[in-house]
Amino acid sequence: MPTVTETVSRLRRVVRLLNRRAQADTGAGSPTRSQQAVLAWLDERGTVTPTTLATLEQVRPQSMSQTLDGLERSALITRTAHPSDRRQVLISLTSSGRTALERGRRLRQEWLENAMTNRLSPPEQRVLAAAIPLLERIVED
Amino acid sequence: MPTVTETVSRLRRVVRLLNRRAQADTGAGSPTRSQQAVLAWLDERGTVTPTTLATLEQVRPQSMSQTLDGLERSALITRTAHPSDRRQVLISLTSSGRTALERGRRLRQEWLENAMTNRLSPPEQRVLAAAIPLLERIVED
DNA sequence: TATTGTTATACTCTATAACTATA
DNA sequence: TATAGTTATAGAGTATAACAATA
Repeated sequence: MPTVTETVSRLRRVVRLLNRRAQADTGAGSPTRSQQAVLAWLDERGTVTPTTLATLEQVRPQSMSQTLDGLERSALITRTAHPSDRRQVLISLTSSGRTALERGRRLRQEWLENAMTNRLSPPEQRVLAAAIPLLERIVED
Repeated sequence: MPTVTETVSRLRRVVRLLNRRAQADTGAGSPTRSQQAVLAWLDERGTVTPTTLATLEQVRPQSMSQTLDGLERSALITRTAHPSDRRQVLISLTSSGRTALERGRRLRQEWLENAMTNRLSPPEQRVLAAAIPLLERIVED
């Protein structure tokens, strides 16, 4: 059996490679990965504030501002003032945003879904699926 | 049981978060993650060329050049001419490079090793360890 | 011509610091 | 003062294009 140190070392490497591969799959013109993640949250939660999005994505509010700038420039979201507390800004998905979300989802997941189904047997797929909640627990705050 | 699409979606997210966390763990002054990876290859393989390192790390030779620039500036590697084929450059670890490698290895692995041992039970650790070769197969060329 | 490597440039992602507006 | 958000700036990581030197 591998040592924890060895497991961690290999995990770190494979995470780096997977992450890079995912990045490369950003089709030209379609939303970036960070943008895609925001679109997905908006789809799930409806209208939310930048601070909430920053918390959900585990990034600083300043970083989220920049992601939102890009999305606004592409007209995939709108920023509107909060009706009662004017410090707050409400972020909503536009209809182009929804279209882009669905298109992006399809494009981005393709290679990984293909790799999973073509390179892993069904029992292996189950092992991988079982490991995902464990990885999620590790990255929890 | 989760669908492949759902598994992939969660895997993509957790890879993104793990990767970011790993990045944040770069101690100031110590080698960056890409640099650390190169130092590890040099430790394992001895003297190699930039092209070989680029292949091992699955990056473009131009990207590797930049990583090597940083390592050379910090005096962690040396570039020497190949004795017979003068197109080639040989990269070697300096003694500071070896020291930095060992220090970095210790620092960088810490949080993930701690998270694995503190947040996962021994059987869960085994599930995660079993999933790693599967992830490696997915990122293979 | 092909191979090895580099320089120039640009983009994504994220961070910290400093600021404005509102509560 | 505290909170919500933004702008300015920087650094890591990677890419493509164009180039030089050598085979």
